[in-house]
Amino acid sequence: MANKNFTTLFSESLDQSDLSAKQQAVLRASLELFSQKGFDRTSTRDIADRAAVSEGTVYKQFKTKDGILKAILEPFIHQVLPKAVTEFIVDMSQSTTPTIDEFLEIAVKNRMQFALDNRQQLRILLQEITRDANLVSLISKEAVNIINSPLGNFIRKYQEDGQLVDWPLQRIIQYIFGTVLTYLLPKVLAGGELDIDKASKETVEFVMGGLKPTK
Amino acid sequence: MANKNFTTLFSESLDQSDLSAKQQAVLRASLELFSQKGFDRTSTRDIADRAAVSEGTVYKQFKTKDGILKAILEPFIHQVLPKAVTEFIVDMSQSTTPTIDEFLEIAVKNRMQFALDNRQQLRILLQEITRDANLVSLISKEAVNIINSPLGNFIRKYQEDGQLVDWPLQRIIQYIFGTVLTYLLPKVLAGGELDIDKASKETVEFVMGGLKPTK
Amino acid sequence: MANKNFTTLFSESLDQSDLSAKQQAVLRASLELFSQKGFDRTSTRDIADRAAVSEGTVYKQFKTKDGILKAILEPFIHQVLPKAVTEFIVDMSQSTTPTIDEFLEIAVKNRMQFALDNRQQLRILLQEITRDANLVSLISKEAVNIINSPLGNFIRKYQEDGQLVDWPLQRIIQYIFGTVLTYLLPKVLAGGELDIDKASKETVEFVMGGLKPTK
Amino acid sequence: MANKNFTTLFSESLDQSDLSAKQQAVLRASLELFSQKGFDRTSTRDIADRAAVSEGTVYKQFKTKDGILKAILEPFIHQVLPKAVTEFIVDMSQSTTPTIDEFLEIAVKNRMQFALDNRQQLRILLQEITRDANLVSLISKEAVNIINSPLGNFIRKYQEDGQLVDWPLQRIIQYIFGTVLTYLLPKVLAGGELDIDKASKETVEFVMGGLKPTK
DNA sequence: CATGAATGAGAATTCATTCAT
DNA sequence: AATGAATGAATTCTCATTCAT
Repeated sequence: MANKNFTTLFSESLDQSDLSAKQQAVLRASLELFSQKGFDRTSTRDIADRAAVSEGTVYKQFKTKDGILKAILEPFIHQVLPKAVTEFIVDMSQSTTPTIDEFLEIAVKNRMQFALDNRQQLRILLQEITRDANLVSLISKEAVNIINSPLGNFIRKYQEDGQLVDWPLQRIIQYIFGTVLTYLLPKVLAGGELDIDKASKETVEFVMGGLKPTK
Repeated sequence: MANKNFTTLFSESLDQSDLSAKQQAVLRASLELFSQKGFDRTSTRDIADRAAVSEGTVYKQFKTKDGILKAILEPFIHQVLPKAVTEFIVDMSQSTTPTIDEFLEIAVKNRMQFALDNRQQLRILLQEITRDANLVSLISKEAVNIINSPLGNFIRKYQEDGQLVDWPLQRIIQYIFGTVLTYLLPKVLAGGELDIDKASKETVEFVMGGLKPTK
Repeated sequence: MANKNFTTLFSESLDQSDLSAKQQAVLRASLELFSQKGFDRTSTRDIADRAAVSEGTVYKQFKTKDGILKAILEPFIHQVLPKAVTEFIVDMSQSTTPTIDEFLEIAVKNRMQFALDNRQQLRILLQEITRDANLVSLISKEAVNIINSPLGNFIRKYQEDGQLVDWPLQRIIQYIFGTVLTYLLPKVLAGGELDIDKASKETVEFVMGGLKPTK
Repeated sequence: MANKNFTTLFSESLDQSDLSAKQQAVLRASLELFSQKGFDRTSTRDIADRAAVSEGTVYKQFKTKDGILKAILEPFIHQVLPKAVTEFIVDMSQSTTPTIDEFLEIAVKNRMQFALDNRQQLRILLQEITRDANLVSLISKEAVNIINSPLGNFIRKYQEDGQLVDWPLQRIIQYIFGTVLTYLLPKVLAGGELDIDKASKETVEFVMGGLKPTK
């Protein structure tokens, strides 16, 4: 599978970027500090110190403190996130997995790994989302792409097979997303390790069977 | 049912408190502004203006800006939230609802209403949670109370009845919580109305049946 | 004559203003420093030190450093300057001076006194004028008022009397202004005392007679 | 007449200088920017951008930002200005113009042209003069040279002829200067075209005859 | 010679907090 | 209790200047 290393998406994009080593250090320091203390409680002095550069250097590339935040979040929202989704869809669509349960488990595992690999960006994104209602709708728009993607047709096949309930795609995704969230949120927010194998198995178990006893 | 008016819990607590009208105005203004712009992006000048009092008055009661945040969040976390849970549990325990589906629907509807009634506090709580990992565990501890409450025993009956899968209580609650969250989060973060009746019905439908076709 | 004390126009306006003593000190300090070193070379720290207040106090009233400049120049351009002109016109119009020479001498003396009394503001105004072309036209508009005032009619009488050349009012004023300027500019810019009596006598002597020998 | 093209004095001095093309571009860019926005409001970044060179290049030749200002003003004050005066004097002294009116008109026309050709430098000079009292006396010293030059003797002839009032030379020059200033200042500060022929004719008309009606 | 990344001192501005009235 | 002027530390941001490449 081509997308096993989401981990390095941000680091790679840094390396490939035309940013100097110091500018990359600024971004990395900002990522850590924003994630830890929040954007507002991080001063540009903090960033400069952590990146071991002068405060002037922080501003050379990014003009404003807000510019740093954008340099972190915008590629994440508009490139990393969509790219991750797209790569995922392509892989999945080519999959020959017979049952939806198997498919779902791989998919969920995959997404969980991605989320944990990008904890810091996600934490920052969550911080901003709780403060700026506009971001919610912005993200929502990106989410719609999933439904309108080949993945949609792929899932619809399972519905025709009778393996999946005949609800609107959005509703189905919503529930899976919500369940996955219960595993991810605590880890993203408070840290700690997640047993992804176990978590994805449990997720599929619940999501597919509900809370009814199996008899 | 005794707990139909969570809405006014905060307002009531304000009225009953020994706070003067101006001090109450400060709290109300802070609630609105913190919720809208976030704590760090709200200045004490903003609060004074919105509350139509002097900046000195803002400090008379609450000593520090942080004190205002605490005045909002601490009673919410330690009193409003638990109290809401407790009242809810008592009511529920006395309930004679036969099936878990009926019980769950009422419970979910109830909780959704509470969340929407307290949107602003929840938004502020979310903001702080994304910044302070400690808050996550603090809230988690409060959540444990639910499991160790009479409600726990109440739910366990359904498991014994064979109406509910035999998983640890925490896991069951986790999934219900996650599903409810998918309905609430967008409204709490971005605003908009929620058809609670429909949402709670759908939630129960999924949570109890999973994504397997009903046929 | 009512307008002998232009000197105190600024000070009076400070006293009458609702500004606190410290805020007045800020304005006074700014006036001195801007005049001495120029706006751009004066820091708000300089102002705070000279006014013996904190830097925060400098911003309490005037919001921005530019706001201080406006607080000094705008009343000067739109109130002090026009008021000085108006008062002057009223006095002059009531004058019963028979010859234009006598009239001119009083007028010139009067204006020179005013300029010296307001050296500092004028210096600041000159600084800004050399940097902002818009200010030139703004001041020009105020100047037009002189021509369209009762003073105009007053002067025209002298033209009808045959005491004054029959040129457009603007041209006449332009030349007087230019000649007065040669006495004032060095004093406003470089300091030093001006013998106003002598200067105004000489001005009239030249302006009325030109450079032709008197014989 | 040798001095018809003061215009190019600065450009020529640039061309003849041993400055590289880029260094010349720096000077030209600085001239424009200082004139437009003032020295303090022009950053070395601005200059580098306008000159299409790197910021390092700006410093290669001129060491400091102040050095650029000096590179513009010092030759202007000590060479361009005096040279212009000298050339002018030589021409004038060789003139055979019989009447002072004719002589004055040519002289004034000549000076006005020079001022307009060097608007930008003059604007910068004015800016600095309003800030630095020392510059006033420095310029004054240069002015004294005119009086102590052959031109002095030349003018004194007109006084002996009875064509010119018997005042100290300085006073006579002061008045002419002031009158010329009323035509030049608005154009130098705010821009716009000047009808030099008309302006110089009017200047002589006033200066020689004063404001007395010609009868 | 030229470049432009990097520097760090200092500038404007904000803001929580105090306190005399 | 309430006011709001005053504070000063901290913060964001600018800019002249340097220097390795």
